[in-house]
Amino acid sequence: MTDLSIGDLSRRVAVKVPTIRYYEQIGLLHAPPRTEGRQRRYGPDDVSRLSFIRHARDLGFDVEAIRELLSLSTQPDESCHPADQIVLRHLESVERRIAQLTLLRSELRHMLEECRHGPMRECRIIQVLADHDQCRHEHGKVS
Amino acid sequence: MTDLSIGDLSRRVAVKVPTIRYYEQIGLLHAPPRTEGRQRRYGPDDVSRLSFIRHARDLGFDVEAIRELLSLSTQPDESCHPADQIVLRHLESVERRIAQLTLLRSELRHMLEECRHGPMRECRIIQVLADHDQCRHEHGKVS
DNA sequence: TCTTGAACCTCTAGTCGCTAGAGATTGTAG
DNA sequence: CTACAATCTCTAGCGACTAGAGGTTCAAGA
Repeated sequence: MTDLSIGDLSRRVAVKVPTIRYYEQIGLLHAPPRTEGRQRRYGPDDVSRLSFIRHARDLGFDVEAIRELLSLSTQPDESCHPADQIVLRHLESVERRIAQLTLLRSELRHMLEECRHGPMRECRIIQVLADHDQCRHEHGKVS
Repeated sequence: MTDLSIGDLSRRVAVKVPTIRYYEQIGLLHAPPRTEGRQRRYGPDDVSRLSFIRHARDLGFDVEAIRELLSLSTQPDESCHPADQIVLRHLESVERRIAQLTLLRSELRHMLEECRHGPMRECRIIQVLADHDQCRHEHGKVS
């Protein structure tokens, strides 16, 4: 009744089956007990833990951060400052990313505005790429 | 005089040496002539082509898009509409990304505001992760 | 001309967070 | 009991590089 197959867990938490196995492999999820035929069977704690992981992934935390958050969450008497710090660090990286992308967006919009829709040889888009000095400003790597 | 080693090219265009070799391997750059000792020697056209690639990468275009842009740029009499479309497509994906990240940022800010900086057991950060229904709204994958 | 050592060469593997597929086994409904 | 869906393990692939091993070549100074 309480025991779920990996497919049940997958549907309940909306995490794909191979992803669940992957999380086990990298140690985010504990290896669950198995049936006689070596199939995984999960209990309620696994559902909670996987939900936690999924929500954290949705919020863009990387696996290392999630590992720390999970481990912190098992120490209810400690200060939550370290968890705070992890979130703050992530927020800052999101903000940096937004700043980069905003710059990028304005560059791309500018390129499109400049485009006269004529033949390629007059195309500002190609020109800007070929000769970057035409460009208004520098920006960091986007990656 | 006009022939550059891979290191010279690297410094001139600010693209790392292994990256240049990688671009050759995936067919973004032509395989250049070699010295007797099998070292690569580049000419001015290679400098231009690699600059083009670098600028496009800085603008966040992926290799496939760059491949198309490079090939379009060699057809000066054709309409620049296809190039236009590539830029537009990219702009739209940047805009989607910004929208996602902006949502994310507000979630993370909210989490930090809610945090009372007490013990972990009262930490809203951990609670929100463990029980996502506390969360104000859904958002797409960030990846 | 010789020597040194920086720069070059190829090849493989690792990054991150999965995803896809092959080929074999197991669980379960009818 | 029989299908067949679901599960299993294992390996490889994605994108755009990056790192490192182990070997070779180039060019400047003595």
